[in-house]
Amino acid sequence: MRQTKRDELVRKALETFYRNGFHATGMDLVAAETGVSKTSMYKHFRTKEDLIVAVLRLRDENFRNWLYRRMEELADTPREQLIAMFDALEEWFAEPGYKGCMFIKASSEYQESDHPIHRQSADHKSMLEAHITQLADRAALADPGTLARQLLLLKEGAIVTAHLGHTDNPAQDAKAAALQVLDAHTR
Amino acid sequence: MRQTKRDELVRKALETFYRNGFHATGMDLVAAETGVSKTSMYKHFRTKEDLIVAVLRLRDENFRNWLYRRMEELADTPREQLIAMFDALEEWFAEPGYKGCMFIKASSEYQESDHPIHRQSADHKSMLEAHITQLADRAALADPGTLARQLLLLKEGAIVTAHLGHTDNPAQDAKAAALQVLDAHTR
DNA sequence: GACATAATGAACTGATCGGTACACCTTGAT
DNA sequence: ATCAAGGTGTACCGATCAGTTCATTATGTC
Repeated sequence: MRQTKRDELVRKALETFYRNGFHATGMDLVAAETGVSKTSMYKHFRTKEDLIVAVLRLRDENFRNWLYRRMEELADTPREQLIAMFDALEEWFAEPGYKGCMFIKASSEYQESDHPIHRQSADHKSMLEAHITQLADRAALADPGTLARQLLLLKEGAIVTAHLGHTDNPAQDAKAAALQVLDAHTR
Repeated sequence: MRQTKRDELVRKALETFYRNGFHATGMDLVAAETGVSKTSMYKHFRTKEDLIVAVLRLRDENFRNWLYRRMEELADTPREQLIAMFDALEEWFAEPGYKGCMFIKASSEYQESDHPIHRQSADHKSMLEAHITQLADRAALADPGTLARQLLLLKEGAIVTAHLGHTDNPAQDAKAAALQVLDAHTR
């Protein structure tokens, strides 16, 4: 039952890393912002990178749960849920602290493809792809694998474009494109 | 004519920052890899961030020149050139040292939207958007502004997906989606 | 040959980096 | 009352960070 303190550390570290970046955030700042002593932090995690991996695991769980739930709340059929993904994204982009995708940023700061942090980020994207493919399949759409990857290209594009901030409403641009791509996969 | 040394510094610093990341690269490493003494570096640029801005300016020039030229080489009509963008991207992704988009990474490491580095990155994307919009207009396609933004969403998505590396050929997935989006904008 | 300009190497500053050492405190179960 | 587990605060380690100082060396112009 004493998992609490460790969980709190990871939860608050997530916010700090998300807001501040990985290399730009020192472990002293993490300690200060989580309220957990450096000594304890290093009892739970041997290195900073281990902590980041744990943070990404939590982020993966949170984000996928949120996105899947929101898609189901916004639409009833699998086909409509695929499109609703972009309305969910629009909500996310509108949040005050929106700072892009944590996994894209993580893989940008830890670039070697065999680095645990990079791998963890790629795994997150793979799990998303599997879920969306399954949804496209249930919607009886042609070539569900390709379709899922294409919808996710639009998603990733919208995420980084929303973060760059040079464009008004990338989520709705993506949604319109998604409708057209989805039409092309309808027999 | 003595612009040479400064140019060489910026050119080589670009490689170092691209390969290594921004925060992860110290100025001592930049000095070592460029062969320019730290003293000289700081005569040309007051701060590290000033150097990074100069690097991004060069990158913007190089990348836009390369992409526009390649699109023209690969296709004759504006419409075909829009699609050829994704073949050009595929070539880029296949290069040995491919490490994603320098501007996405820069804006991820300098997140505040009014930071000069973030601004510079957003400006690069805006200039791309203007060019692609113009091309869509010359191709007599409906709603060229929206179409351009949608094609660029696919481009950004393909860039980050290629860097994550969990997918086979994001450039061709994007190209297929682009064809469908483009069809929808054909009257 | 004198002179300004540009560049160099190397040592240095104070701050911060990731990570450790150590002595102390709190908690709950026995 | 005791004991172990988990947590704390503080000071510290050597390395590296961005940026500076300074004396020296090329370079080309007049």
